Formats: sequence, structure tokens, C-alpha cells
Amino acid sequence: MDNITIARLLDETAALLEIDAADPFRIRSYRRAAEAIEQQTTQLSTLIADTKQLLAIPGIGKAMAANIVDLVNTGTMPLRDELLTKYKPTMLELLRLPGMGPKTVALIWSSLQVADIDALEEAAKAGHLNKLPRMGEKFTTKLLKGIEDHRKNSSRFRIDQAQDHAERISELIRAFPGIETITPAGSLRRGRETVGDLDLLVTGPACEPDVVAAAVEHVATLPLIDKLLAKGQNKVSFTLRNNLQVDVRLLPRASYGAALQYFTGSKMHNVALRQRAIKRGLTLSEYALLRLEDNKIIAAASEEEIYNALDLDYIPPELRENCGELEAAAAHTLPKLITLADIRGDLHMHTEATDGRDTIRQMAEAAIARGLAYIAITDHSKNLAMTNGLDDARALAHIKRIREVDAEMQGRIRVLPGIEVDILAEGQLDLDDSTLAQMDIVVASVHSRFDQPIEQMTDRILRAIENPHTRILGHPTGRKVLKREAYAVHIDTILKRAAELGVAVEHNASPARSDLNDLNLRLAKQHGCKIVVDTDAHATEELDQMRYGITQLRRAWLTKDDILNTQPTAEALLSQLRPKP
DNA sequence: GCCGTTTTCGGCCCGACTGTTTTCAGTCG
Repeated sequence: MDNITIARLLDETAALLEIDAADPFRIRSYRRAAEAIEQQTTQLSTLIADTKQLLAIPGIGKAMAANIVDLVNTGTMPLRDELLTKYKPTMLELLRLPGMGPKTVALIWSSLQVADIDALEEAAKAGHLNKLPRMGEKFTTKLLKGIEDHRKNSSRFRIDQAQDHAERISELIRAFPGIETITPAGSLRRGRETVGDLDLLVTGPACEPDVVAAAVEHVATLPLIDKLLAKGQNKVSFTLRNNLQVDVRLLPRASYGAALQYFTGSKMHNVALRQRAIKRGLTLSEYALLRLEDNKIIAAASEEEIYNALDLDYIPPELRENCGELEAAAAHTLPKLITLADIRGDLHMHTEATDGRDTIRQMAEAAIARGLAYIAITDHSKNLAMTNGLDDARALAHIKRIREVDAEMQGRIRVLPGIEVDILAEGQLDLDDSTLAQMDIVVASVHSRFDQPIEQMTDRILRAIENPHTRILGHPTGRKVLKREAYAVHIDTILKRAAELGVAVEHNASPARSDLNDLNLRLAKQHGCKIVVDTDAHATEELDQMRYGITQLRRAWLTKDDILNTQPTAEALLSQLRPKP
């Protein structure tokens, strides 16, 4: 049993304890243990012989160590088994629905014996929920919409999770001698925010037709396979325990480029590309670009050759959506897309002062290691009480400390004092203007209640950016729960006003938090918004999430010039932001 | 359940917002 599984089982146990109305602190310790285990680099299953090493992990005590030993040895543990006799595992899925917490799940179970989403939907539609306390018309409406959204999204995986799986699987495949290159294709390569399944293209001497069988066998017996779906001559399909489907194709080097092109898609891009080939007396398949009259191979080994043979510049995968990229490639007018190396600073991150894990100094050192020239420390303000948010006095003390660290860095990096201030219900910020005046970077963000009416939400944000201290609007959209059509109006209004005021809008690079998708980014550019891309890192390693933000920027056809934090120095960056009052 | 002790139990991030209340429980971040 690997660490991820152990963590998941402990987390599930925590959720079941919540439904069981157990001691909240006991629940939290299960959650904390799960988080700690996820962070471990060594597999706990190799440590169970010596519990001392388990106990050395913060958050793991005697009882939790025993749980881990049980999990590794038996696949389950007594507390979990006991809870599962009282409750159903499908209840855990109910907890993911908006508005459904442990109390509500427990209530509908005890009163209606409803334990899964289908039954809940039925009960809601039949009006059974309305008989329960505190569940009226509005609750039911919201719940049914939540169920609908949940069904739509639950079958896709976030890009960072898919990327992690791709890397893990690639490592195992690469252990086979004679395998040289493994490239994820499909929507992962195109940088979509979510992917439906994973396509891995593999090549090397071991993938040549006469010897490929052994490599196929190696892939088909990988230890992390849950269900083997298919095993062909050069293709293996399987699912992981989390239901992610993986298709691995082993291809000879001669046709690798054609296969990569074909499996990267998108479908519409490929259709348009093949039409272009036919007009030129050629035919494009997953094996090669051929001349129709004599089947002569024109190009196959690399994507560049294929595009060039079709009189096109090379098209980066992020642009392959048949949205004008073929025309631009033919006219040699493709934009020079932004790259990770263009980013010189990160303007949104948290430290241990609030809900971050590391110190100001550690964040600064980590940023230096990633080649950045400047960062802003933007911890939470007091309204986010759960994060230990800073009140005015603590915020002022904090920026004093930030300035000290800035001086200590002796020019190796600039560390700017900042704050992520919370936008209250009426649109006012939750710290004094005199405090905000001390900050170089003021990121104003809405945190609570993303499900309020769209007009109210828009109004709230518009008022917040009228405040002259607001320099960056953090996660400007009410993510997840807003209806598409309402959302479009909402974001349009906000981006327009931000552009007028010179308030920069944030593109949160972290896939978990990102809410400006490529469409919104394009819209922001159209409106003339200043755009900042940042990680909202809560720990040093999260600074690496910048790469996902860059992918989204590339999908929106953005270049270095479109993004503020490509400015070479902190001073240059600050001069691009809205002037301080 | 974990931790840190003044070694044996008390403390452990908490405030805003919503719905359906008629004074608050539940959810969320």
C-alpha cells in the first residue's frame, strides 16, 4: 500500500468520523496525519517494522502508527471497519456536493436512508427533503444544480494530478531497457485544465516492431495497474485505482512524430490539418505524412517535419484547437508565446504567519533557486480567521519583518511587502487604508460565499477595486458554482472596470485555484487589462506550480509583453502597477 | 487523536454568511 492510499483511507475515516459526530479534534488529527503522510518521500510500508520512524513524523502518534501498521498489513483498520458498518462509503461522495456537510449527510441517512447521489436526487425531486429541518425550496434547488455540476466534472482529472500520474508511470516504464522517450499526448500536452484520460507515447529501440512484445509485456504488468483493459501489439490500456484511464502506445522512432501529432489533437485541429494535406496531394495519418500518388513518406519522425511539409510553422501543442492557429502558422504570424523563463517575479504567496508552511526567508530562497528576481509576500488579512489572518497591528509588524528579510537578501532578490486583503460583503476591505498604504502589493480577493447572487458578487468586487489601495484583483471570478452565462457577464464587467482603473488582474497559476481560464485571459487582454500570473504558494515547492499558469497563458496566445511580472526588476514591475494614492 | 509538558491532562486556527430561523445550526474557507 502506497502513501497516497494510506492518506486517502485516513482522510475517508476522518470524514466518516465527522458524519458520526465524533470529537472534532480527533477528526482533525486524522486529517493532519493524512496530510503529513502525503508529504513523506519514503514509503511508510517500508517503515512499519520500526514504529519509531513512524512516530517521528509530526502528527503521527501511537494510535495513528498502529492504524498505519494495520492498513499496510490488512488493507483496512478496526475504526474504519466499525464506521463502515454504520455508514455507507458512498456518503463520502455526498460530502463533495455544495451545501452538504457531515450533519446533513447524517440527517438524511438517519431519516430517509439516503446514502448516495442518485437516491439523494430522487429524494430531492420527490420533495422528501423539504420535510426535514432547515431544508426548504432554495436548498433543494441549489442541491440539484450541485448534483448536475458534480456529474459533469467528476469524470475528469485536474492537469497537475494527471501530470503527477504521467510522471510516476513514465518512470516505471523507463526502467525497461531500450526505452528512450515517453511523452504525454492528448489534452495533457495541450495544457487543458482537466484531462479525461492519459495518453502516453513511448519510443526507443525496444519499440521497434520485431522486439516490441517484451516492452508491451513490461507495461502490461506495471504494479500500479488496477484493471488491465486491453493489451495489443503495441498498445496497453489500463486504469489506476482512482479510475484514471491510461493508454500507452509503443511506437517505432521512424513514425514517432506522426503519432505524437495525431494523439495530441485536438480532434478539430487534426481534421483541419488533414484537409490541408489532401489539398496538397498528401495524406496524414498516425503513421506518416504520405504523398498520395506513390505512397512516398514525406515526413514522420518529428512534428516539425510534418508541419513544415504542409507549409506551416511549427504549432505549439497549446494552440492546437483549430482556433486560427493553422492560418497564423501559414502566414508566419504565430505569436512568440510566453515561457516559464520569462517570468521574473511571483507576487502572491503565504508564509507561516498565516496559513503558509514556510518562512519569509525560506520563500525568498526558494524563489532565488527558481531564478526569480523579486517576490511579494501576501499573507491573509484578519477576516480569514481560519488562516490566522493578520489584523492591522500584526500586518504592520509583518511587513517590518518582510523589509528586514529584503535587506538581509542583499540584492540577491527583492522581497516586497504585501497583503492578500479580504473583500467583505459590502465591498469594503477588511484592513485600514493606513495599513494598506504601507504595502507595495495589495491583492484584494473574495473568499467567502462564492454562491451569492451574481449581481451582488459583481457589485462587491467592483467596489473593492474602486479602493485606490487595491493594486491587484485576486481570483477575480466566483469559481465553480456560477452559471456559465451569468459568469460571462460578470467577468466581462469586472475586467472592463479593472482595465479602466489600472487594477491588475491575477491569473492564479495553481490548478487547484485557477479561475481565469484561457477564454477569460483572452478577454482580459482584449479589454486591455494588466495581467499578473502568480502561484498563491503556501509552501516553497508550490512555487513550481507557475508552469501550469504559463500553460494557460500560452493557450490564450499570450506573449511576454502581455504579463506584468515579466518585468526584469521589482522597480520596473511596480511602475507598471496602478500608482499608489 | 496529537502534543507538550509545570508528567497526566488541557489545548488544539475561528469568523462570515445562509437559510429558515424568530435566536441559530450548519457550511465554508
